[in-house]
Amino acid sequence: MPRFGPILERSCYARPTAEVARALLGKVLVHGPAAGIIVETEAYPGRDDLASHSARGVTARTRVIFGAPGHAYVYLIYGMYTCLNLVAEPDGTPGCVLIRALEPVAGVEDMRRRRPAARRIEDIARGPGRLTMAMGIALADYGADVTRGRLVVREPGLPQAIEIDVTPRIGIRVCAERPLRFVLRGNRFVSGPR
DNA sequence: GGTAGGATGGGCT
DNA sequence: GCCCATCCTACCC
Repeated sequence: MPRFGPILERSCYARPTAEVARALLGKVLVHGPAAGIIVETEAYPGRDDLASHSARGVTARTRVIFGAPGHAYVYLIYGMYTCLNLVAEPDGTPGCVLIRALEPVAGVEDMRRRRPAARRIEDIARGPGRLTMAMGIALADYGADVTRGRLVVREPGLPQAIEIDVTPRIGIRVCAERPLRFVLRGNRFVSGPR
């Protein structure tokens, strides 16, 4: 069973959203027995970005994005799927990072059971909806503190050299050109252009 | 290899 | 009433 490093502290999240999105690459998302290396993220800085859910202010849904960093913003998309974001920026400033793809590293058999449509291991958590299915993350995880408890982000077991490529974000219409998507260079578990 | 179309429901104008 | 930070299947090279 692989071992991982310490949990990322809250201060790691209390920084500009794009910096957090970069910093999360190569870290390990853990939910109970399931774990995967984060290989693709997108920044949704709440201010001056109309693509961000927080752009139009605090609502019941976006409340957590304006709160303390290091919490989970989970939302329903297309009536069927959920996406996982991690809240960035200091308390009171909106901003979150969409986790778009994982390289599975633990609990892979459970993931396969939750992802019957995935024929190859690369497809298990390649995409924001697919990774929440694989990890068993649901709307009930809205607001969860990812610096403690069942859903956390950890340092990798061994430090590794990281090369990052930057592209526009996937699947959005407004602000479509902004370079706010970050991927581990050449990684085969990434969901889109590399 | 590629893509068109449908599923499906909350959020907001 | 329209819009999605998506995914899967069927079908076509």
